[in-house]
Amino acid sequence: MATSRNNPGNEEKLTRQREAVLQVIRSREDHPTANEIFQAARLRLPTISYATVYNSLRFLKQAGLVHEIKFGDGASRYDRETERHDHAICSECGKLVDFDLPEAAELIQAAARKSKFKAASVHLMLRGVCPDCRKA
Amino acid sequence: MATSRNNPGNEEKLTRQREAVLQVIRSREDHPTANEIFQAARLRLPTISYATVYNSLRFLKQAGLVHEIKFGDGASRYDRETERHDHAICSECGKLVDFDLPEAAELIQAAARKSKFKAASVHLMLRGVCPDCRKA
DNA sequence: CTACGAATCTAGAATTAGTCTAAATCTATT
DNA sequence: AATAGATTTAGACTAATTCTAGATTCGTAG
Repeated sequence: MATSRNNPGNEEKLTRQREAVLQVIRSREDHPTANEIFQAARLRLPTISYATVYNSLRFLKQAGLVHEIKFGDGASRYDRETERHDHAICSECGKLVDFDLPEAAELIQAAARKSKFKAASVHLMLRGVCPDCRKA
Repeated sequence: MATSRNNPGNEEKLTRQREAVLQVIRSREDHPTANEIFQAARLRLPTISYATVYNSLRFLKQAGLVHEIKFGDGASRYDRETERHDHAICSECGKLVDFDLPEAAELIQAAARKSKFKAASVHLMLRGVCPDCRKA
């Protein structure tokens, strides 16, 4: 049988640690780094280790419960929004915000044709200056 | 005078080392990492150091002579193509290819409106399977 | 020509993000 | 209660990149 003995029905286990990591991400409006998640998770589960945060993030990603965003300033960010969407990053303060541009999703066919890839997803990244930094 | 004494006319200096790094990038079809660039640059300039490669890359980027691409597999890639364009990355083999989708560029207004950012640039990333991996 | 200062380069140490490892713990099933 | 597989922990390890301090280069003033 494909299912392991300790995992009937193939349900992946949402352990206490994974749950804590998920709650941290869901409780935030922003896009925390693994380190920020670790700090916050320790408030809920004081013995949780750094490695477990990474393992949990990998698990949650695979389960489709969180989204990982990598752009270029070092650490990955994690996002509670798992539906397809796009991102804008501020070149002044580094703030990363979500937005959805359905038109971007529609370009998937054109992008596949141009690149000759079998397309799985498309993601649009806007760089610019956020509203707060425009004022300042 | 705004110009420094050793930099008349504000021309930034393309030193031997920077030139070597630029030549390496221009000589390649692919998107080398800093480490690959370092290895290749040493063939031209045996004493060049790792730090200088990074400094040169920063310089060349600022001068608009090369483009840096960060996606999520660790090291940054460098691209000789400096005109706006998009990228596709293969989820099987990690290959990164350039393509241009003018329609993506046209979304910059819509993206700015949605995100409320003052837009500077947009970049589309397609994830999927490259032609080579589709065959295999 | 010589000396000075600014910019750059070099080598290696330091930092950072993330992964790996091995032993301890947990949990579902017998 | 015993077992086995999955998970967690703490800390060692790795890879990418940045920092630092001293050496070098180069253009210009004297």
